Amino acid sequence: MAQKTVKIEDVARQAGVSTATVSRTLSNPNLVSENTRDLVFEAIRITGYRLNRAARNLRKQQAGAVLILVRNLGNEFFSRILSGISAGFEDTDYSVLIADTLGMSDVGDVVLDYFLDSRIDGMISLDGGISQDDLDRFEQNGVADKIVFACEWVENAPYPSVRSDNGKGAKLAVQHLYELGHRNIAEILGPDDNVLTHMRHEGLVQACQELGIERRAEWTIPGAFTLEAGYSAAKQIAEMKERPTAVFCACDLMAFGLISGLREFGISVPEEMSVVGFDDIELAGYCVPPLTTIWQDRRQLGLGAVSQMLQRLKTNAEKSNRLDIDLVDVSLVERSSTAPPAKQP
Amino acid sequence: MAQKTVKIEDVARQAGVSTATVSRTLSNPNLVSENTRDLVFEAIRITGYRLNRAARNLRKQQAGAVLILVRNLGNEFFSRILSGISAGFEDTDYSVLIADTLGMSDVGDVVLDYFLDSRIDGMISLDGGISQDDLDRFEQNGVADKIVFACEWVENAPYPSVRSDNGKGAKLAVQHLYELGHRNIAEILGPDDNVLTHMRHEGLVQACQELGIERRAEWTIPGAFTLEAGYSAAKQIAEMKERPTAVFCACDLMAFGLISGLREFGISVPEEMSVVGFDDIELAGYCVPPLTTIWQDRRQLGLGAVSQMLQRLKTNAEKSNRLDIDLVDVSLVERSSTAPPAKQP
DNA sequence: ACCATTGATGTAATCGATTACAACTATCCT
DNA sequence: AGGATAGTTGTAATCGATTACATCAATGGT
Repeated sequence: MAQKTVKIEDVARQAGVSTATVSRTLSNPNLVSENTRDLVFEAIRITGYRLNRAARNLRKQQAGAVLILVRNLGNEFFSRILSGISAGFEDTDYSVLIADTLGMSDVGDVVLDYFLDSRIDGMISLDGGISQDDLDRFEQNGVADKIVFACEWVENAPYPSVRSDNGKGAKLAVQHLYELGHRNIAEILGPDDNVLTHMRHEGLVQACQELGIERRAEWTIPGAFTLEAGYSAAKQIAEMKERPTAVFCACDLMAFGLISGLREFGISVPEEMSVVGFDDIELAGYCVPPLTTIWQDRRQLGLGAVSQMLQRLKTNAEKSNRLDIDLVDVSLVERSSTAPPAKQP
Repeated sequence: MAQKTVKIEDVARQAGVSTATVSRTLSNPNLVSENTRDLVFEAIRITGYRLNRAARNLRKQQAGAVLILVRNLGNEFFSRILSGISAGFEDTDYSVLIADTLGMSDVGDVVLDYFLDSRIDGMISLDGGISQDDLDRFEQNGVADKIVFACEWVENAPYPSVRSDNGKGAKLAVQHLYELGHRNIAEILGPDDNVLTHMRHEGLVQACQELGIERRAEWTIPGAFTLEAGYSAAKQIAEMKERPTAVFCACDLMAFGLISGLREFGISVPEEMSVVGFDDIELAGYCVPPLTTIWQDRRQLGLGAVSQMLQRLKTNAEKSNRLDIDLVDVSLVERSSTAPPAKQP
């Protein structure tokens, strides 16, 4: 109750030094002689002093926090990336703020508010759906070089990012199916304004070309990163006159939805249809049947983004001109949702 | 570049009033005459003024942020609660900070640091595994009445919380199985130091008593809130001399793991074994077979916690003595993982 | 012996908003 | 008219830490 806040001045008095010395001891210890340092630390112990972050931030003209922008916090895919980000900031002086863009009327406004109110020093966006207009505003307000993208990014926009090798992932999937003997491969796309959709699609197209696999227009099925999309794709596939023997899904959720739908139409996986996912979320190994998929190192995506962010926060604008693109490797995880195609009847 | 920060003083000069008036216009508009107010707003527009949060926070002795404590950010179950929390703080002046307790050497230290460094005004914990020792320290440091629990909580500790009606959930599950004809019901527990485990177990015990269902010791299987736990429980069940005909799992993940494991041992769900989960995560409806489970309103858990928090941040310590326990309703979702038991051979 | 340099420390201005207190005007009541 | 009251605004102290600048002592070089 009567517990008055201990300030740096009280510590100074206790230690018999000036406030400047106390401050230096805390933020730049090697400017202070060892003797004095001990004195100060002892005084801190005695008084129970705690640094007031707001005061420091005001004086240093910084916020001490970084905003993480997520498209849909309810989507489990992001949680592990967040976990990596959280871990990355663990031993720094930055706090992790979080905001969900889903349902925001104007993302640019909100983000600029954070920056201009000096609530954040930087932003890591997991959402690649930032409009060019918003990016321009970031540029105008001088906050553009404190922005890093992770997992997703904005195409043709000069921002650093950490991303999985999505093209390689799609290729690995196609190669795997090819090696099993599949030549009729369908693809369920992600949402069409999404950069991951494009990269994975291109990877598939390229792999098909290299392996001489013929593609059919009707086997490129539009989708979204949702269970429902996969489920409704199942219906389309079931109704096709000529069905593919395998399907590459742009994410695991769609693969789950697809398998669930196929089952309702009496198409068994993998006997009649092989399915490959993308992401390797935790459940992939425990579904029925366990899903063959592409593993992404989500934690590393988070950690990498933090490391880029910290670098950018340290150096001044001039030096951070380089656009680092940090490519995180992916790999194929073979489980039981893929098998050789059934013999032609 | 040369873009010097506009302060409240500049706005005052532009509007021809004092800084006090500008400040009042912003934080307490009805103290200012309409005429002056317009003048100030116009001046703000012209100068492009932005409030500096750090300065305000320092002066007002507050932090403007709330910490969300999560046990494992990588666990998708929490993501939707987080989403609710994020939405709840949307139109307030508080930022949402986030921290993961997994791997923290001393949770109490970290949380106290946040509080005492004046980085946060309050904390919402989704982690019920806070030690009594840590709680005591919170009490001693006068931050205890700025803490709210959501989803999980600490038993017998006087903290407000928002929780699902876990007991009712377990009862609904047992009732459902009973109505299908099951009398031999096993249970896979959550981790044994978890309050949700206790509540759900008690609910089951009570329901069994009420319905006259006999319980056997070996049918109470220890577990954890993980896929693996469910998977390994499958093995135990498969090896039993007398198997139950139905299993109640303390969470959906375990149910998935269990089903996946049972399949490997050639036990089909729901024909030979009915399975009920708890949580109703998104995937529950799309797995094979779709999972019968207990629906929790996770978003409401988040929103409720925010509303309690805001209340506590507003009122002074005296008035917030009441311990609100906010009980969120649950319901049974019937899908295809449950069916009448097979006839005795 | 003298000047330059390095290291350690103190003094005091500063970051930008809030608010207690004072002052001043207009209105209302008796 | 005189006093009380409410409404509006300004002055200046304040929140707590950082740091430019000044000071002083000690060391080293010639």
